[in-house]
Amino acid sequence: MSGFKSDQYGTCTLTVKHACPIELTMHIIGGKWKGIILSLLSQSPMYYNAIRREIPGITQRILTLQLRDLEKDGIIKREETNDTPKKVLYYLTALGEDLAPILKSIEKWGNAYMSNQ
Amino acid sequence: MSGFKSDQYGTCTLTVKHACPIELTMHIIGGKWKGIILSLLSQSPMYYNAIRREIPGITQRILTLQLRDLEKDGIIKREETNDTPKKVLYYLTALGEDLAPILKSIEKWGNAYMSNQ
DNA sequence: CGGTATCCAAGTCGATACTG
DNA sequence: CAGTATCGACTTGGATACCG
Repeated sequence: MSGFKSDQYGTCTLTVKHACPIELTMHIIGGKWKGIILSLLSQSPMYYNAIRREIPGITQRILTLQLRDLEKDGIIKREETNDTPKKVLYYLTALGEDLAPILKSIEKWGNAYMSNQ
Repeated sequence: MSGFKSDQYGTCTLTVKHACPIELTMHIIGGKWKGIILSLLSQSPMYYNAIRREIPGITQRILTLQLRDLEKDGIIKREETNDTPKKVLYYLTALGEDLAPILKSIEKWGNAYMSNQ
């Protein structure tokens, strides 16, 4: 359905054909850690290591990959400081902000689901 | 993070550890076609073949797999008729109904995203 | 501090053919 | 009509080590 070429560093949405808007959105926020990353950033901008500390279990490689994906898809912005060593701040774009309430409701449903078991 | 056993027919949520409610929800609705399936069923109950007709490009095997997953996770119900040949009706559970507005907003965001490109 | 490079395992989907 | 069975391919995530 999506006969696309992806590279080593995740899939660039622009090269992926998504006839369906639901499929498109799910592809953008559907990475294993993207939901948590976005819900963290929806509270405030964060530096790389701060995000990492908040997500125990994620490796550097994977965190970087997911951040790159989100950046490519226009959901977050990346900003380096001039310090040495440099720090990198991540924060939501306007597009990303629009996702926040959706993530919230997803989280709420998940919580309800869990207490239902 | 989720050290689980999955079988040939998809993953049973009950055996998967999801510390995070977002991750849990994404895992339940994150299959490639689950969003579309759920948004179809949110309009009305449908027979297997009707669903299949509405989703060109999905194979029987994959449709069945995704339906099984959704059933296992308590999102949809499966009901056979007594006809010959039998027909199978699928419809949302209460839990599934609660997902409908979320899917709607996901679809809306996806549409806004697409016109933004 | 914030990454890359390699290599590997698991998950997920698809094509195709066949069945009660 | 509504599935199963087999097999193969691609995608995604993870372990580990190293770098400017």
